[in-house]
Amino acid sequence: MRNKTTSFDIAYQAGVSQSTVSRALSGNPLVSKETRARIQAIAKELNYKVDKNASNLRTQTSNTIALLLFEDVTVDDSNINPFFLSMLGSITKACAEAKYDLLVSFQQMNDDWYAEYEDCHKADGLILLGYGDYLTYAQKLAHLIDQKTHFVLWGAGDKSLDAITIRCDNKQGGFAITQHLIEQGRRHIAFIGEASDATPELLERYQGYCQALKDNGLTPNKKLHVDAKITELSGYEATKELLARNEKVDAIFTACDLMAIGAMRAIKDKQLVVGKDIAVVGYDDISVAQFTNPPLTTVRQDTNIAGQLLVKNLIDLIKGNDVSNSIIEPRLMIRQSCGKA
Amino acid sequence: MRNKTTSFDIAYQAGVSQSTVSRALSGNPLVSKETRARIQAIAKELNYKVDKNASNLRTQTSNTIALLLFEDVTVDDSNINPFFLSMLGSITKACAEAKYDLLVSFQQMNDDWYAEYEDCHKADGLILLGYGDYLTYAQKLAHLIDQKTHFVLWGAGDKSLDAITIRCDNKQGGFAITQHLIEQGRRHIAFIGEASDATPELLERYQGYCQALKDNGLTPNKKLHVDAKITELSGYEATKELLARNEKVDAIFTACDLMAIGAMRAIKDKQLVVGKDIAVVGYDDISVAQFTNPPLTTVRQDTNIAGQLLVKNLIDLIKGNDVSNSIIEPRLMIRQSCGKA
DNA sequence: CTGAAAGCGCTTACAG
DNA sequence: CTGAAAGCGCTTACAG
Repeated sequence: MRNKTTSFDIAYQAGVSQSTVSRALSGNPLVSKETRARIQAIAKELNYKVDKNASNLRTQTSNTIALLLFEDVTVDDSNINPFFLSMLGSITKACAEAKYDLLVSFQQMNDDWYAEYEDCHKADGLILLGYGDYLTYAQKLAHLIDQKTHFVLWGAGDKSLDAITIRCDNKQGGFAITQHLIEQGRRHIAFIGEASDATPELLERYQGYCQALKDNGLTPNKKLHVDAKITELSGYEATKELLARNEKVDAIFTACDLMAIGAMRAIKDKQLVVGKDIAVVGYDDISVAQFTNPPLTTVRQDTNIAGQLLVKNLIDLIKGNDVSNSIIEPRLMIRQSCGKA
Repeated sequence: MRNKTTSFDIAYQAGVSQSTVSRALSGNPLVSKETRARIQAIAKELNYKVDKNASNLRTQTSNTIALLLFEDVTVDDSNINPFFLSMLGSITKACAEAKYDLLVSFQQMNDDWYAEYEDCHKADGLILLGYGDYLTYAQKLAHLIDQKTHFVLWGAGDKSLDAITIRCDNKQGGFAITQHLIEQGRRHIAFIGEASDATPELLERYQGYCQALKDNGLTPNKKLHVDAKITELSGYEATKELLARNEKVDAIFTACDLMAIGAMRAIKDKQLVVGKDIAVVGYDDISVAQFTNPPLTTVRQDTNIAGQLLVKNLIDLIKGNDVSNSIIEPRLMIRQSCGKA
């Protein structure tokens, strides 16, 4: 539609060659000061911007990072986990600071996802957030590695996988919050959430939980463990099932905050008091956690730091710098849902 | 690094010309069935993807939408308003469904923002979310229009501006929630939030508030109006100031939920009971609202619908279809903070 | 310090 | 139905 301004137009007006315009605008030091100034002035006046498709095609880069967000397909059509949304915000900021564009995409677990981006030359690298079944996921990752795609991973990640991971020390987090419950005098602590190889992050939290129990002379009780998906509703249903088992329960560690909110609702439905009859603790520290009733004791995974690290490490990877995995310290956020005043 | 597969490689293997490969893969109906099938098989085997930089350069399109998110620069470095985050989630989904890529960007209010995207041929159109001072913003918009940039706007937008806007009926929302407070027996209803031409959305909510008061024989009282920024902290401070004025206050309508959370905190600090001594209502229905203590009565702006409309209208605009403004119905979410049990 | 020219990988008239 | 060729708008060796 509109007549596009190109570097040739600028060159014509400035009375120089198009090559010189390109050099002047890209900051090539060979160009003389006056020439550069003149060209910049004209470019500004004509509202000229370098065509990224052309320059990217030429240089075979994109200055773009793609964020691939996987939500478990079993999850309903509702909202994205606020934890990821918060991460998304932090990643957006970090990309802006690093002068990279951010392409955001939701993915289902189809066969093609790993190829969609870098191979399209739309992104120089990938940030991967979330996954359905980790076992399936790991295979896709292996494929990405085969293709020498640049990517970094949040959360999961395994020793056998040669991929850069930024993760929370989930075992430590699970240990610390369970230890805290025990110190509050709780002895019959349930765990809600899937703890299997398909969900390594939750599994690690579970392992931390078991460790804390054992260190305190307590034995993990299978009957106090109920699987659940990463949703409020699933946490609610799992807790209902738990409470129907007629086992003694005085605390529940839910593997994430979303489930914890559901757990609290299930407890209230039973006319029990959260924090008194049953302590509830979660994981993530989503923004809602401080406003639940009672406010939720949980483990914070700092999304600001995580986002910055994901972006920084990915850019280092793209640039060929040395990069290593990063571990984020979990941080206990003691509020009232665990019985502490 | 890796040897990139191009359409010439496919052509060579298939024993056809590169043109035919391009046609086959782009769905051009001229290509014969067998040829197409053969080419597709080879492309899949070689994991070939069309280079978007090249095809976009050639066709002068991008199949990409850019989301520009403006946060008021006066806002601290904290988190993005969850309302926008939720919108971002919904827009991401809608773009994925429409097969558009989404480029996300945070913007400060610098001179160049309007030119950054479409002119770079990285995006076919823009979605604009948030703004600092609307008056400054409107000038930039005028410039965008001059440049015939395709864009849609959330929230604000004025009759004089020839831009497609998707917005909530803020006046109606402000009216309805104020009316509700009055029906609950509240008579001394304060308004917290800036209500000026610089913040048209909030101004409309304020106008709805005034209208409801007048319709019920009440007079808006200047002393019950305190300006505030769109943050929890600012809502907290504005409410402290309000309560220090020693005017009778039995309800507060804060112009957004973030402020409402701050307002509730300020009320509690004064040893007053939210929902009893002072009713509090907000606007937006961010996900936190249902978990505050007490749960916050507010006006929902449906971000799912909003995101879908923004994307749909923008795509129509890009395609040259007729597009008109959309108005989203505000929806009262009655919870306990307004005194209703 | 500057210019002429090649080429990044596609799409699409044009010719057959 | 298919191929040869031009060209999208840049960047960057190469030559001066």
